[in-house]
Amino acid sequence: MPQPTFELAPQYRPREVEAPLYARWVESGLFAPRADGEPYVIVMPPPNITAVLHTGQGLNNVIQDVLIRFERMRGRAALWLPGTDHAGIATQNVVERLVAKEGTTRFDLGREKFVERVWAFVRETGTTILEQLKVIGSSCDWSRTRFTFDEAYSRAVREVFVTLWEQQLIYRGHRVIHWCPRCLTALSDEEAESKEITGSLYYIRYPVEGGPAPFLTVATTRPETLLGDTAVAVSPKDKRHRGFVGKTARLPLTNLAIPIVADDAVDPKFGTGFVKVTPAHDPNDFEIGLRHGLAMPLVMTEDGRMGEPVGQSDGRTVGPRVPQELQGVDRFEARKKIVAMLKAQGLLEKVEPHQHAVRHCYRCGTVVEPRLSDQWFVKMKPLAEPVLAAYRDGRFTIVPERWHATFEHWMENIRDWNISRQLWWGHRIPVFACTKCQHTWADREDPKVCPKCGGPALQDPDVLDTWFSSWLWPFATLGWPERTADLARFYPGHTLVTAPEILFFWVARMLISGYHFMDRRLPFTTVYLHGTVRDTQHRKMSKSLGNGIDPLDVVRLYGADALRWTLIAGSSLGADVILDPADLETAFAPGRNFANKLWNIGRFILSQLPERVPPIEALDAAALPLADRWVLSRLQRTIGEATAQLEQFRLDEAAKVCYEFAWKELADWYVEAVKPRLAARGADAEAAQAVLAYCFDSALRLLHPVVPFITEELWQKLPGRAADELLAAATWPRPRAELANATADTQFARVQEVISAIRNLRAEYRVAPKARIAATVTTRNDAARRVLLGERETILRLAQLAELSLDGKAGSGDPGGPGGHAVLRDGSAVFVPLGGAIDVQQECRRLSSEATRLDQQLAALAAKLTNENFVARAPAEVVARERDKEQAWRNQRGVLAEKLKALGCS
RNA sequence: GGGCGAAUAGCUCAGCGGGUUAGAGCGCCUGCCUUACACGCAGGAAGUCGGGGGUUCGAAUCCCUCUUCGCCCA
Repeated sequence: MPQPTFELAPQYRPREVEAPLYARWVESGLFAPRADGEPYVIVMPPPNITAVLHTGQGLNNVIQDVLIRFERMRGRAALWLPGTDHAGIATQNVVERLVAKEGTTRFDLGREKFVERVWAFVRETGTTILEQLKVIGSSCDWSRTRFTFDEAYSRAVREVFVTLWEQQLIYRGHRVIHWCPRCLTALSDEEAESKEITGSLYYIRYPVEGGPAPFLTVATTRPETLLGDTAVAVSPKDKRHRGFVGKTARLPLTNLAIPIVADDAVDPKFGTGFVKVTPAHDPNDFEIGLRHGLAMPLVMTEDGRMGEPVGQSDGRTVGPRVPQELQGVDRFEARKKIVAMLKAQGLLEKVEPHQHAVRHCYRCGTVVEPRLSDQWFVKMKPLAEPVLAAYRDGRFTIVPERWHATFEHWMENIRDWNISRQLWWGHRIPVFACTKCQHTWADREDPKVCPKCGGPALQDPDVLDTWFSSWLWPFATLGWPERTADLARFYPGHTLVTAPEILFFWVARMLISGYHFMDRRLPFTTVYLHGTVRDTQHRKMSKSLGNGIDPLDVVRLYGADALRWTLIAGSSLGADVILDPADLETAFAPGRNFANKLWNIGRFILSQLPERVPPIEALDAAALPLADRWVLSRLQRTIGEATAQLEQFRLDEAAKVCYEFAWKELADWYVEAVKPRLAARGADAEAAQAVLAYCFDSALRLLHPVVPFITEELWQKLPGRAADELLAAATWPRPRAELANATADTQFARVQEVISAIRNLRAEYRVAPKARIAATVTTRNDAARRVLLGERETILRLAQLAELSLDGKAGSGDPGGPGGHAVLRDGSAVFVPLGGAIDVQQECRRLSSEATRLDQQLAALAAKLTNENFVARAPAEVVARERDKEQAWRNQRGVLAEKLKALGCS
């Protein structure tokens, strides 16, 4: 037979195959849902329009791609809908920085010009991240790509706003909200992230008129806000301070008179029990202010400097609140100054280190300033309640389950949603006010005049929270409010894959809007929350820390499949992925190594296959050699396992069982066992070819969702492939019950055990790798001996033997002479004569330690089996199993004893 | 302060509806360029399953508690 020729490179070169394959997939149209079949829908969490791909998004998208490719191969009409988010604050920030480089500001440009500028930027760079998703293999239906600021999408946003307005679920709220002094906008509760900070607790004396003491002492973390104090409060239950209530305190620095009130909101255990009340700069104080009819003066400008906003008049403010020397001073600078001033006046009692949570802007990290203002809110409770009920009814599930409590807690305690943002980039709030009659209304169209009096209509200057558009994603992307064919076919969808950080921001709200606007139909049945990608110090990867991994670097170095494999196989459901940004080679070795292994398995198998390979059905399975029956059986098990694991979102487990089959079972055992048969040609070789072709084809199918490129590339080369056939569109393997074969499994396991035992002895005694030696296997079990006889050639080859005797005599049958010994699980004995190479002492030590180990295990087992409680209470099958085990171990121990005796070990 | 989670081989993690001789990948050690693959092959070492207590015939797995570390909410 001629030597097989290898046309493929010995190493897989992903860069040569990935882009052309991706282009072929796109051209074939297979990423669009097929016309028939049950739909399966995933909507992609839309990345920010300005984003570039990071590893977290890589993980997010690879998970989605595995699921969508799996269901596509299973015949579902699979739709993975991609798109981007206009990301109000983030995008505005990016363009503002751009404009700043040109030496100008958005205020210089004016609103219209600035928004134009953002659009230009978006048009220029807006597809960057989507292009990057293609590089990692994402099989999205690009023809359905959406953007939250598209014209059609914007109509949906407006429709939702106006509908909620009509349903009286949107209202104008005058209250203390989170304000970012850098972004100059209000934020929702979710956008103001709290972080633990070690700050200071300042104890400040306020003079008291006619009270039980000349001073009272308040404790505060934000001394600068005292300029806005309009009261001091104590708990009505606080006996210590009862005499102060109703008296008047004097505000330090400005000497303004403020009342001392009693209020239940005060925690008598905090600080001194006296609390300064700043209604315009603290949400709790605001509530106190309402209850006591207090004035609510702002003492900071929008950009976080001390000062009274122009035009502020609540009619109750007396005197200047911000002293001249503090006007225009930054709030943190002012804090220092005020503390110094208090100290100078002897009004600072003490300063203590204090741990507390401080809210920060989720976009720029600036400390958020609580600030009284007018904003638009959505009434959330009535919207959330039915969704919570649906969740409790099991109408959708969250995996992993541990998020259950977090989700329920948020839904139960849901608060109204501040949806107005003082930005320019976003959906303009469609609320109009008549400057003549003050009538205020929401409108689906841009009105020319007031519908009531015909006066001029003025639109609210603010825009909507970005999340107010993305919460409509599952149906607005399908054309809602139009009744499109897509909407009818692809809503509701199935799986939502995202990170837990946006469970509230986005996921909960999508469920709410879906339920409310889509006839109580929830947008998906499963929420899959995956982990976070972290560095070796378990810090989240981030641009600012510089500990990120650019997924495109990984693709360039090791290929998209190496990236995908490492991410998928390396993290179980919902678990974090730890990768070392300083050592990409090691971090992505599992993926790279596996891809290369697959390549080489393919390289070998392809070199062995003729033009035409008979289909597996053409073979008489029962007549095949044991190795064939075994590998075919293992494949059926792998198909079943992989499918079941994917159905349960256990992508890592699915990947691993396929890995195990391809690498360990197919390559390490079957391919090695079958090489002589292939070389010999004839009917035996043809059967082996058919088995190889079928097993490899199936393995490629099973692995395709995780490593799509290399599997496609190899699959294309299999014999009998039609020119337009694509693995990405091929069918998912089904287990063939007739090929599952438990007998073959146990029989071949016995062959493997013999080979491993001999290899072990060879290594133990440093037998030269090329030396062909002899071995004797002695077994009492006739059936076992017949199996070994049948696989004699395999054993000879894989254990590098010159001869193998299969001794049928009872007992250990020590053939005599120096050699290495091993005892198998069933008590079969292996002997390798090694002549002078053997050191009897060493052999005695080896076998004795083996005997000791067995003795210990037997002792533990005996204790168990003589325990009446165990025998009486444990299930019969467990007891039976333990008895079988004891029998086998005794057997092994007996053979071992004979060997020790024969060797003359003491 | 409240809630959730994690702690298993040097590293990263599986296993945790109780019964296995506790597994994998990477790393490490030994030997091999065996004509598919050294990104490989063969063999090997390595774990008192965070500490303590309990339930049980039996606990890495269930319960309590402590310690350390994350995350979320006040």
